[in-house]
Amino acid sequence: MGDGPTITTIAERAGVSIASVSRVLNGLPTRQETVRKVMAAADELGYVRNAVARSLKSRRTHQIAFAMADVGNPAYLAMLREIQPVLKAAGYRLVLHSTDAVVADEIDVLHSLGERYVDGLIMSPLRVTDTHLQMLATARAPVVIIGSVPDGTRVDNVRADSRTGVRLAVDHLYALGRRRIAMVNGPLDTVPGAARGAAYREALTDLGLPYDENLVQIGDFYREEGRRAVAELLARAPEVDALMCANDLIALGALDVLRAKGRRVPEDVAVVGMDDTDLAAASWPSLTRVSLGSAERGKAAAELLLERLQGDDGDPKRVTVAPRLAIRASTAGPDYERTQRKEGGA
Amino acid sequence: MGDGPTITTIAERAGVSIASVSRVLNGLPTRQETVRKVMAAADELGYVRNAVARSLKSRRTHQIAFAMADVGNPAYLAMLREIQPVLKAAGYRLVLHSTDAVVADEIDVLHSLGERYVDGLIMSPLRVTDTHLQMLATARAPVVIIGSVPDGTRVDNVRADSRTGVRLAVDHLYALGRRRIAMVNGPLDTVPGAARGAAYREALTDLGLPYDENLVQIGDFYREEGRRAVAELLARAPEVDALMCANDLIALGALDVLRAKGRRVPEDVAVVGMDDTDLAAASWPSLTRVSLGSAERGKAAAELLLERLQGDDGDPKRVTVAPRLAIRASTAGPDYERTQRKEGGA
DNA sequence: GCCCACGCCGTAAACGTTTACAGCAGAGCC
DNA sequence: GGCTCTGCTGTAAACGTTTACGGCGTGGGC
Repeated sequence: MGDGPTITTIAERAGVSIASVSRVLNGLPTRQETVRKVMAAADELGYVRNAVARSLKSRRTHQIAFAMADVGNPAYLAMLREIQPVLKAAGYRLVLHSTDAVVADEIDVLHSLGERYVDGLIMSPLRVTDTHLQMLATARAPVVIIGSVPDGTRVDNVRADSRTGVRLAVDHLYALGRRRIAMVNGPLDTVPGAARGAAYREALTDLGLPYDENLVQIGDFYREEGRRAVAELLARAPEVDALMCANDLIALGALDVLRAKGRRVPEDVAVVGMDDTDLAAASWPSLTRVSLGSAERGKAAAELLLERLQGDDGDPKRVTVAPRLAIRASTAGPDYERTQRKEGGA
Repeated sequence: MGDGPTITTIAERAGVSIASVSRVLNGLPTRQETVRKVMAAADELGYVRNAVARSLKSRRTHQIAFAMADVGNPAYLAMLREIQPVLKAAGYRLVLHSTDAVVADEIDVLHSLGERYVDGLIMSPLRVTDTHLQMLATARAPVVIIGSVPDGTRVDNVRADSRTGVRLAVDHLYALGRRRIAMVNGPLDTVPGAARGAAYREALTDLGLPYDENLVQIGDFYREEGRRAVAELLARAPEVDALMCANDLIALGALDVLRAKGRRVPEDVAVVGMDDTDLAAASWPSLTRVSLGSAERGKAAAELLLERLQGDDGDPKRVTVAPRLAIRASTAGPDYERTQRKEGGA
């Protein structure tokens, strides 16, 4: 592999100083003849600039880190998919961190900003602890958080609005004539679990429907857990005519159970999911669900960070992304698809 | 944000030389008293080692690049998911490149190895051109290719075996008593398309079944295209009793069309997919499919690369990952699930 | 013909580490 | 007490760039 040519090698071969070589390579004003010689030497030697040395001197790495809990999670993937091209277009490389949902790992990532191997960080933490806040306050590079942070935290952040999301879904079910709308939620001690639970209750109240504890079932955000939860719920409250599921996987579990019990979807029970899984479109019946705009959040976060890197040092910004309801067969029935396609809907 | 403490700051505060600081930080033998002073100073200042300067001197970045065509593609995602923890455990960071299926971008990535911002590269190219081969031969860092390369190419590579994969699927369908087994393929000028088409023909021949051109339909590797292709196929050859689909998305499209036409799956038509999408398990009926071991390939690639980085400079290695058939409802019927779960199968 | 201005270029310092080498103090030996 | 040996430590160079600064040569104005 050899030991690659450096600016010095080129200088010798071209018979000029390393300063001239550097100037030529950076397009600074130089005599035509010198440019020619340097370029020729560089070409012949197959020179490529050493990014590390350049970073050391210029204090810019042209790298940005994205830290998320789990590469496998479709919501993060949707973010990644949007972040990548934005950064690439701006000339930045993407360094990926998977924290495996371990808080200590997230703290590690924040700490490692001090190593200065990246110019900035986009992070989507599970939950925000005091240590997070402390480290954010003293971070050695700009950070954008995807998720909610306590009011007053001095950090740019991009958040979803699951409250409005739940509201959209419940209103939709109500409009379809459903009145026994149950909620299948994840753990209440998680940020999304708590928010979605509260929003559900609020939405019912605003619609003038009673809040019935029997219609609320807590499980976890996985398909198998969803099955268990929905089975219990149906045993306890067989009269439900709609399920508001706190995420897509729970909703898939719900479909499994309903099918096994011979309940038709949506005729007997309508089902709504939530999140940004592409599983929702693959299932049968395809799943109506509230998208929380992971893709948009990723994009917004990347753009916020780029602004900071271009020198913006104003007050922290907050962006909230609106949720969207995608109506599919699990509430609208199998015919929805034909209409959708006629209308050119996505 | 301040301008972070350096080894010099620490040296001053601790009243020692920078060499001593460096030695302490690297755990080289040092007098106890000095260690104490340096550690104290480092703690008080909140010192973190500058990774860039360290890399410049040590010629190691502790970063590895992974280049793939598209972040959204589940097969690459499966690789990524396995690569990440392997690298992390070995103390490497992951730099992600998405080449958008553009050959020039892949070449760019290979070229940029010269910048020395990573210690090695894992790449999963669409197709391997002469330029690829040329650049690989002169690459300035170890590279592992996920995919096939021409015999004799001096590069480590990890490949799938879609030929055997198709064989597994066709044999399975045959064993179920199916004799009119059709193939829905992607474009024949892609590497996978060609290989899978040939393998299908070969498998039929070996089973003593005739190869009937009417039973082969070419589309593209997308769901919508799959729908179109299967609709055409069914119109032309209504008697088919099994569909071998060249990927999962095509298979999902097939399910859509069969359902719309009132053909039962698997009673009337059995369907097999191929690839590593997690959509296959979400669909209804859940999809029997051949996994090409993307996850295993990713893991193997990461491990090969790590070996190289530990100084192995032996001959290029080739790893072939065996495909696996996952039998689900689209061939085994809705009861498969109960048995699966009883058996504790994945 | 002299001087000044200007355009290019080379020298050298700096970025923050690691590490070869030399120096120095103390211990042990005679 | 002088010598050597050992164990730490400091000085300085190096990694490959970028860039401030000063010098030199040329051209133009008087």
